[in-house]
Amino acid sequence: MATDMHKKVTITDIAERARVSPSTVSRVLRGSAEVADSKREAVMQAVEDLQYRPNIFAQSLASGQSMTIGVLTQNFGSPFYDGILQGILLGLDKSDYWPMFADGRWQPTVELHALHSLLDRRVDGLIIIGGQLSEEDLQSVAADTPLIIVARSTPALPESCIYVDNFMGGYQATKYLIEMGHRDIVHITAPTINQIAIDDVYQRYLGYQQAILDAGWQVDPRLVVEGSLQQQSGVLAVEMLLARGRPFSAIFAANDQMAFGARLALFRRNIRVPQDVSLVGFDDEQFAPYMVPPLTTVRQPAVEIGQVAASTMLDLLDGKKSQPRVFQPELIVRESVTRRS
Amino acid sequence: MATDMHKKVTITDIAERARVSPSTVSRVLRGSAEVADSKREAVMQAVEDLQYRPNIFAQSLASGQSMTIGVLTQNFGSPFYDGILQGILLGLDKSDYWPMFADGRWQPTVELHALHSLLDRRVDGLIIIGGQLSEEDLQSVAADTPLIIVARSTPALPESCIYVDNFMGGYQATKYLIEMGHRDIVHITAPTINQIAIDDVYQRYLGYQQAILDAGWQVDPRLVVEGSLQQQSGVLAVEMLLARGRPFSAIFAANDQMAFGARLALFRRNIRVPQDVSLVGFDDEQFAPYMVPPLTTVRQPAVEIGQVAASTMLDLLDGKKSQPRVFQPELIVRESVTRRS
DNA sequence: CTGTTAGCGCATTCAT
DNA sequence: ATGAATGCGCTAACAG
Repeated sequence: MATDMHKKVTITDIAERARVSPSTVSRVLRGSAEVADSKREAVMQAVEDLQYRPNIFAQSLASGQSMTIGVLTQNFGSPFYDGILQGILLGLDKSDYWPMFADGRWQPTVELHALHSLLDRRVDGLIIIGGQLSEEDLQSVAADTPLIIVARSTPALPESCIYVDNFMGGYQATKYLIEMGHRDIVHITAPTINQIAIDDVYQRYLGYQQAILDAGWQVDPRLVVEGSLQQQSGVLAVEMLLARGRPFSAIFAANDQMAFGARLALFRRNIRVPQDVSLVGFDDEQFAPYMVPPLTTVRQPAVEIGQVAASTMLDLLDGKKSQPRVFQPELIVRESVTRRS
Repeated sequence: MATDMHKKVTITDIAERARVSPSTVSRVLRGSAEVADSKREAVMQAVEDLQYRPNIFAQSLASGQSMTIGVLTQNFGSPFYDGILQGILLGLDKSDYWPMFADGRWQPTVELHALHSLLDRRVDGLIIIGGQLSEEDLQSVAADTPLIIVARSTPALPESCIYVDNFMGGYQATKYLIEMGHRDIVHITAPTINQIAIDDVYQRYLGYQQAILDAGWQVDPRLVVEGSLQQQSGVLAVEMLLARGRPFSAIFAANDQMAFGARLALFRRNIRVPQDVSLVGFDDEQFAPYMVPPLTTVRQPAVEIGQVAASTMLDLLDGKKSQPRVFQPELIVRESVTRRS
């Protein structure tokens, strides 16, 4: 039969059926000690016969482990974050651990609440993706729960971090545009939320800035606009730029979503991409290769990052020391950029 | 202090500090019985002082409830399913329940395994999104766990279903194209996976068919192609159509992703949208409004569906009887369709 | 209203 | 190697 009844078959039941003590049953089930082959088999048989399923709560209560890993994300539904979640799911797949998701929604209050819920559920480990928790909070959490911080570099806990070198990504994207002959390069960045800039995005901005400085130019503040990371803000950003009147031949958006918005705004104005304006995004979202024309962007290996986060967590729980891990982003060249004529 | 230590403060500790018995503490904490105001306050105070956090496992073990709801999805990362998950998250937000996600990945084996994991974790209720579990399996699950089935109509358990009328969606999309003067309308549908057609998608096809029949025409098999629901398959579908040589003036893809693929293929062939070929998708994904030109599509209220699923589940757990719920999809008209000249 | 007494199902000593 | 005993932290049924 495919699905069983999950009746209240307990370890005692199989103990009786297998004519051994409950402790022995526990031992063979969890392999915590040697057991005579005959008894072992008898137990296995009983387990099979009675379709026994251990009660996780009893296990957890007795052992102190929940076999569960808390995952705190910030934006359920965002392609990049979801990619990481997927990776975590994959990375945990073969293990005995189970992920427990929570969404901070980029709101400090919500995030803190979610964190506490996770902690209340006694997760054995915690993977925090992005977010705005203070370093003190993170440290105090790390003090008694294995912690891994993804997509955010945290100076106070360097060895717990797994992230992408966003500075380099921004630098590469901008440098590529420069090499393609562009000089008046717009950057659409993200605003400061609650006084705190989203670090990732800020790093991309710094990369942009550095590339321009390295070319021997100055950053023109009129070419930098702020969006909200949402598509719509890309539309507005372009409107604003156009209104500003400062000419430009290329746009580097801090994420693909805003690049898509920008694309639409340009379309509405009958400004051709890439003939009139070249466009570069960041993230290499699923849709990026299908934009018309396909979007040049910077890939962050989200799924892989998630997998690494998961396996690093498993190592941690296994007693191994964790290593910081920085991923290098990769420029994906597609047709949305052309050499400036 | 923002984050607490989660030390082993037990109910006994606060009992002592508040000079009452553990049972009384339990009573005030869970409001299961009247308690003298003085004692209640003393308890609250102690809870506050000691930063007490109940141990969920002990609670669950003793009460038999896990305060957790299992959510079985099929494709973490797919926009529609993720929208539902978001809705569930929202719907559960204010409650004391917590969602526990699992991904069946459209693979029967994986799905069954995920189901069991969820059941093993003693979820109090189960929300199954899509999937291919047999009706028997579903029934046997429903026998001892409150169950809600989303995005899939299941004859055997009508009252547990929440889904979208995909037939109507397909019908509307096709009818709209017909009204716009199109006659040679392509449909990109999805293949039969593991011998089982994805019901949703099949319903859309039936809607397409019906609309054509209602117009007094016949369905031309040369105008129907199969994709895999992925973007890339939309590209291939268009290539195939073009190779086939049968003229057409519009394409209705069973989901937006394939529509995006189709769009790209047309772009590569220098076939203009909508001047040469009109295009309609299904799902109204995040990017649909940002396609160039913006995609006409059919909206399924994913987030709302998720919310309804969650609150229906809460009602169920509350003893209320559940009602089946069918959502009507909505045609979203954008610029990817034009009247046929 | 409140304290006492039993478990919930399992892991883990401790003896043997 | 294995059984008996104890406790994880909390809820609930039982007396008062």
